[in-house]
Amino acid sequence: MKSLHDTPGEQSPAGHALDRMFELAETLGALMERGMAERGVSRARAGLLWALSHGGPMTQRALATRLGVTPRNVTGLLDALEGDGLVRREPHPTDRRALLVSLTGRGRSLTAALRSGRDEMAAGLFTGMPREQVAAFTAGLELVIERLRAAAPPGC
Amino acid sequence: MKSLHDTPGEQSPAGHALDRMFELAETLGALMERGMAERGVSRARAGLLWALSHGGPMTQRALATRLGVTPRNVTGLLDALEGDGLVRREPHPTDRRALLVSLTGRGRSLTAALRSGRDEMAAGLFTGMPREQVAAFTAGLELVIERLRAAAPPGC
DNA sequence: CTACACAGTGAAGTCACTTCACGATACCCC
DNA sequence: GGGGTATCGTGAAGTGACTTCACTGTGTAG
Repeated sequence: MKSLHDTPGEQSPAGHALDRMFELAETLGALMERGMAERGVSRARAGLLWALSHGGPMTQRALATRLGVTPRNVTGLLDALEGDGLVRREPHPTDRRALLVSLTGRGRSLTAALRSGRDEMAAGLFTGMPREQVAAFTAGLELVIERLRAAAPPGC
Repeated sequence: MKSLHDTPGEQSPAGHALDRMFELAETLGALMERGMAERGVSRARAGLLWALSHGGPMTQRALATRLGVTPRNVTGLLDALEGDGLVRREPHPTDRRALLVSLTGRGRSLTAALRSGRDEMAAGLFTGMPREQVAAFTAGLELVIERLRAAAPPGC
């Protein structure tokens, strides 16, 4: 996708910074999507795998809340993931209504690959950048994120 | 949507920064989407309006290339936008195959509203942040974006 | 035991997006 | 002028991610 936000002309430093942030968001998202597509997972599916990889085996409802989507949606995503042999649904040991979702071996190795890809990318992105500049950049990021969160009160 | 990338534990500064960038991308995207939804446009539709607002009246194919999507997709999006009275399709003055798309009055005022919302947000995001820190942050952003682009060669 | 809350899923629909095929037009070369 | 070919927009059909609503089966509190 093209830049979509390449505002030309003069604007305030803040406006310019915001534009750059949008640009970052798009570029980063696109690149990420590409990397995942190469490994055969979409963004939504990868989100599920990621959540499982971080939170361990979990109920479908837990996944839904964690991802901020409908339980029904999780069902569908899991159907696909299970079909690909990346994920396994087992009966919950104590609650017979629920299913416990966990990564299979293939699922685990895929998430590991994704993670290492991410690390590699992180390394490449900041090489040669002075340590303190990275720190300053990150600090700025965190401040901005914090303020953004403050502006987005709901269940985000 | 929840964070999705809240990697806990120790990691390199670069890895941490990357995580923050993902967080930014998501939070920013979500907030943006919310703001647009309040005004009754989706992200894709807003992209079209934005392009028109920047580039002036344009052919549908031009819009498609500019947005990086299929011409067919633009047709559909425009059908909706036209139905909402935000956009107008007129015969191209010299090329009878093509249509010239332009914003209607309502379309212009909507994009103006979106733009002012964006500016307001930009202002709120960086208030109280020392001017030079904003500059440093933006510089970091630009460097990162440049490197990202270098890693994503195709028609992006 | 009853009433109610909660887990997962079928059915149906929306939205953004794609590919393929097609009719209408523009353009270029002989 | 006439024929070949590229281009503009769009119908048809399909995908993936998402939603809401209705429903079954199960836990749980009174």
